[in-house]
Amino acid sequence: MAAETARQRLAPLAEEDTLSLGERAYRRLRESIVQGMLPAGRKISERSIATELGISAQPVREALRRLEQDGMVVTLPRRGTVVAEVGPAQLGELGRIRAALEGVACALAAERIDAGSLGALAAILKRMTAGTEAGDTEALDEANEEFHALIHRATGNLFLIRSLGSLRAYDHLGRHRAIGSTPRDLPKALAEHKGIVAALRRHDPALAEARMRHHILRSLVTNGVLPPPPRPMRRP
Amino acid sequence: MAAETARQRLAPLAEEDTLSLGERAYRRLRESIVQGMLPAGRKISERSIATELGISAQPVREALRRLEQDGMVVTLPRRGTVVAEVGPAQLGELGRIRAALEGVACALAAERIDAGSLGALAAILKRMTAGTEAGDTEALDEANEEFHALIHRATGNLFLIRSLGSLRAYDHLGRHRAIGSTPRDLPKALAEHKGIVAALRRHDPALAEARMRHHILRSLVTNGVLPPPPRPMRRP
DNA sequence: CGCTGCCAACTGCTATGGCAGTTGTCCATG
DNA sequence: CATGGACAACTGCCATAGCAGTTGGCAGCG
Repeated sequence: MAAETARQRLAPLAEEDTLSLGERAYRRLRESIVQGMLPAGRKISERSIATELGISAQPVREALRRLEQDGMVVTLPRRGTVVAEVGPAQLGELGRIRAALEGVACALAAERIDAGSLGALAAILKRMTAGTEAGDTEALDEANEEFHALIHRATGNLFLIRSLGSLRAYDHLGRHRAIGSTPRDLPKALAEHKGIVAALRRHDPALAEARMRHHILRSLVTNGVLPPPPRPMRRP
Repeated sequence: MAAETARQRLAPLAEEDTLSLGERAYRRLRESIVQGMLPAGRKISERSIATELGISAQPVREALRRLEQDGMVVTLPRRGTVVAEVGPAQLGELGRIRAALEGVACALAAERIDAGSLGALAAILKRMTAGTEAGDTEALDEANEEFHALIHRATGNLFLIRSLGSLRAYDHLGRHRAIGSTPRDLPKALAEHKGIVAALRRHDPALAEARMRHHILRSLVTNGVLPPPPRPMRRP
């Protein structure tokens, strides 16, 4: 198993020994695609990735199948597998899809969220407030990630959790595409997050859904993934 | 180019033969679960299914992985894979998720649908009208399937097509769960379908989305998957 | 030069075998 | 009888090997 020339373009998958090789290959490849190391159109064969990761071909094949179901790669039978082309237009579509799904997730969460999760959300809000005042975008990103992941988990719906997981990966891809810094509106995002938590605390599904969806769409507009107002976010 | 058209001209090859074993295993297992042959909690091991289908274990394993991502099975590492429990509550959740996704799909379709697809939709509407007058629920189901599948394809978004495909499988599962006949409201459904096509023809995304989402939610309510009014379909 | 046909080097796909962890059973022990 | 511990029969997981299409290039013919 040893003695392969160690020209690894993808970082070695040494950590997390408890996860299966297929799972690790899946995350590794997804991360590599999201961060641009594997640009669109790049051919990725099971064998080359396998030798590069130091594992067999089956786990890689499994990972590629899952990535295909996520839409991140396309494979032509007996011809090859390539990283899918995800242009700005499709990124916008996926954003709108994600907005709708985050909306229903928030509605479901509003119906069954418990005090513990509400407390955790409050704690995240405090961190967000501090991060917004300090302008610490890195901490804000982390808090934002936890914020949405917590709401997803609060639904208890595996389909939602999985789908939104891959959709958020596309969101990361969009940010990595944008050279330089991604434009944001920190105070507005903070206010929206607070409004969402308020709706969740009142267990108001309709309100929670509307606010969450508006929040996602607004953020997509401010960082240029979606065109500004022609999309009906607010009545003119 | 010339070779390609020539090949297409003489290719009545059965689709069944070109599909990979993994794909066939996936569809067959999914069908078996949806139709109740594999009830919730049933243990399904790679090897037993493999010998039963007369194939190897890898394609089965692939199929199980995809089913797991669809949420139809859960697998505990090194312990076994069982058919997932999908109770009425989760069926309702999945229905609401599907309503939201069908909504955005319809909005996207409204923006880019061409005359050909609109014509096909009109043809389906005629069949639906005839089927409604005759009370032919079987023909209506088939037309309904084509109706929604056509709209999904019109979006050109693979993520939507795939997700809605598995979600519609859950819809079928719900119908098979209901012993006897599923309650329906044929005239209302027909009117809604006509309204959706009208919105698509006017290329009005917002209207198309609202009508589609309302249509799905209403149908879920009439056949008992969702509780009647507490969900905000209309003000009380 | 241009075209055809073949051949080697790919590719995805499947079968086989075996590893390591889990579970259920049965016998020995207290 | 009750309890505990090995053992066999599972399970999912992975590596190896080979099959069958696909592709690109290169020789050989026109």
